[in-house]
Amino acid sequence: MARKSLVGVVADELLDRIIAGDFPPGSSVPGELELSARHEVSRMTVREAMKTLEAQRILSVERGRGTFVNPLNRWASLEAVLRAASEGQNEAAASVQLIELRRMLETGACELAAARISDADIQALFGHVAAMRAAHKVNDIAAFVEADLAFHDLILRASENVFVAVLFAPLHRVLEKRRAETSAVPTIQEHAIGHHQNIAEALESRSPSRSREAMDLHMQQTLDDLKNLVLEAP
Amino acid sequence: MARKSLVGVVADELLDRIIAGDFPPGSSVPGELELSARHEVSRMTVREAMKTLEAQRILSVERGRGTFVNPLNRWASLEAVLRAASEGQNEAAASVQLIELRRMLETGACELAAARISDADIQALFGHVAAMRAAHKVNDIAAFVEADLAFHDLILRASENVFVAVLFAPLHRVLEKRRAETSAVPTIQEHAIGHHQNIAEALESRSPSRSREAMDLHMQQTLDDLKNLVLEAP
DNA sequence: AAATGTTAGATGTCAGACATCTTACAGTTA
DNA sequence: TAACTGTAAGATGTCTGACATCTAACATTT
Repeated sequence: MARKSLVGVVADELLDRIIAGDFPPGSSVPGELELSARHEVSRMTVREAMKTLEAQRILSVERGRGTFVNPLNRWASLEAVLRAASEGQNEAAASVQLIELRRMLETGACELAAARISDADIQALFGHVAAMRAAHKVNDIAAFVEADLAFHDLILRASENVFVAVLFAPLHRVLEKRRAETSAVPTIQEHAIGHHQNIAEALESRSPSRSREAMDLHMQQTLDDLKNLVLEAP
Repeated sequence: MARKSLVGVVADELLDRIIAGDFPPGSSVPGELELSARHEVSRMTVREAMKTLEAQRILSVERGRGTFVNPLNRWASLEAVLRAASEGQNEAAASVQLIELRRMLETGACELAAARISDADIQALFGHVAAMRAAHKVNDIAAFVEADLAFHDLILRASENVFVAVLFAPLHRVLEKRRAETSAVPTIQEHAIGHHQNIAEALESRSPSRSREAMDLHMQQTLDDLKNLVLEAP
């Protein structure tokens, strides 16, 4: 476990207070001196924490006036927005919205990939599906998830769109944990194998619309799985 | 013009050197002391600059070892990735990829909005289209662009997906300038008016698939317009 | 009433010091 | 020889105190 530096702790605590509503958007946060006293750190440490929040467009620093909280829709950090959006009973809603976002990016990337993917990569896709089948047979969840992720990563890369990958990375981090949970259910594994097979075949046909449709069905099923798992939480 | 602080300047210069290839991904960046000497600023200033790059996942700082450049696909800043991807003769390719990304998000948001948009918002959409028509008649480009942007922003908000808006904000900043250029061509204005009318009508019918399709056609046209303008640059 | 000067409070930058972590290397020991 | 240990160099982490500069509000002067 990576021990967090003081700067990280201060930034986290400050973000927590912002999300809790202590400093609503448009208002100013306490001055650097006041914060350094409250968190019992030096002013430089507070400044570095502020810099990290400023780089994520959560705060706007105005020299001579103070430091202000930006409205949520200007925040550039998916993780921070997720934390804010998951407050209260909104966690389920936030999860659904994340999947919706993933659906947009993955179906779009799949459509692009259909016209650009190489023969070698298509063979690799079928290889990953085979790996998923094998893992399913021996009930090796870790191997199953690994092949699953590799499958999707390959399509992302095959889309040859750098920006899609950039936007997808934070999503990947956020959804990683839940993916392992859903993949633990054998029935869901079977569904996923079928969908992946269809996607690979669609890409092999080089049809953008068919590829997009195949990925869309897969995403739709993922969303249903999530809803079922979230709603029947023990 | 906002004067940049020294921290911003150092961060920019360092990012420039990274993009130029002075410090390839995986390699380490010079130590804080060396950088403070090179840029003729104090070590604290260098540290704050590094913190901003670290918050964007461009750098990884490891205590006792050094500071390292992350691979491009881990960068969390669309702007930074755009700068890196536009190096050399890649600017046109980067522009196309940005539109592809915008297409994914806007068509997805439009599809979601169809099931969630209010009657009042639909009326507002038709109002924006009317404003575009009026601006087109008197050749008021600024007013045209403003109504255009308001139209798309409204759909984004109507999708009720916070994360889409978050990812779209940086895209918006990047594409804003080019939008003004394309909107200056009368023929393109006429096309856009027709597409916006179709989108509003599709949303009014509350059909997700039809709404998505209407927005997709609009995005396709935008992409074509961009290609024509980029390729025939004077 | 308008222009000007003053001042308090905020962020920006600097200098120097010490703490702590990582790594490499030399030396010690079994 | 091989494994352990101590030491030192170099990196980042943090602290203290100081001064600079910008902003906004208030007081003063014209």
